[in-house]
Amino acid sequence: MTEPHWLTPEQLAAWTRLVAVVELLPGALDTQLQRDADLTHFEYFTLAMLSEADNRSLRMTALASRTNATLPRLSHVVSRLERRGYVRRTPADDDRRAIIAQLTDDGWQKVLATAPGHVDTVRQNVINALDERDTEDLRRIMAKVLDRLDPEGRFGMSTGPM
Amino acid sequence: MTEPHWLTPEQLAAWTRLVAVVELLPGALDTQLQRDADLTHFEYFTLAMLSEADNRSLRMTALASRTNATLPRLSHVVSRLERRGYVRRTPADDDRRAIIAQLTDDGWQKVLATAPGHVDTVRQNVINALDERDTEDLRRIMAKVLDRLDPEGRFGMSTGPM
DNA sequence: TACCTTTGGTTGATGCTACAAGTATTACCG
DNA sequence: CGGTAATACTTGTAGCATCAACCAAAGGTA
Repeated sequence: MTEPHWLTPEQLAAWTRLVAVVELLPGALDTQLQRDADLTHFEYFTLAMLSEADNRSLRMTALASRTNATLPRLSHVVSRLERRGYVRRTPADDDRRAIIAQLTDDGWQKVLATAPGHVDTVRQNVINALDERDTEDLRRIMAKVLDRLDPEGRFGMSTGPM
Repeated sequence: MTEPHWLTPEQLAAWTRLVAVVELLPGALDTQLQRDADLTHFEYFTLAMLSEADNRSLRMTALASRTNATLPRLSHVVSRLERRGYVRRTPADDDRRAIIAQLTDDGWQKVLATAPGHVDTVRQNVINALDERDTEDLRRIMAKVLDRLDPEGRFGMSTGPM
């Protein structure tokens, strides 16, 4: 036995399965979105977060928080989305360091066109596998884990639609 | 917005939290392993799977299965690990197409040295946040999701015991 | 035998992410 | 005020993952 059983068998079983999901899920999401919309899941998620925000716009920092991303990563992604015409950057009025990212009409249309297929994939790969109790349990457990991964709550978690 | 298959608030809450975990967990694991052992989590996991196998060796295909990886990805990673002296490649006797990856003594020592700190991180970020019931629920739910992500069980953990 | 398909694995190009600087603006503090 | 620190964001680079293309061996078929 290599990894000395500092975890109980039950803990180990839960952990290995979680690791497998963490490894496989991103690929499943990216494959569908790449094929159907030429978007990575992170790009789609970024557009989706903007689409739900007031005025379909957010400061980069706030957007980074909602997408669980670092600012450098977001900056690159927004650059790509801007180049494709889905997002517009404008300086903020109140703070001249800040930049506001806003969804363009094209970006809004892109979200509308992409969401149904994406939701289908989510259902297919995750949601439909779970009954009501599973869903509640999953929410409870992921909330607890998130509290460890992000104790300060720097990364916000939207409760609105995807 | 026509959404024939949208998600209930409870499903949505579970999903967004799962997505956040999937986004944040790899970084947490990679950061610790990179800092303490100069390994990515996937590299460590690959070494760990080898260390548990008979004779500390596995065919590339079997190793890919246990690490939830594609063969191209694994091939690149094993090349790096081989270059660093942790793994050795040898042709298989029974099938001349096949390659057997075996953990070297250095690789074994690397796993021994790295495991404790890694398990600490796993506990800190996930396991310690969960009580017994959570752990059981997590295992059950991840098994169900894996069954969707990998219906054929090509990757190791889809069903069955550890 | 010859042929076609499948399996096992590697390799190279492309693209995204993480990390480390760097710039510019604002906040803090004596 | 003046100076330092902290915040907001961008950019360049290095490294890993993905995908397509490729080769070689094995299995099937006639």
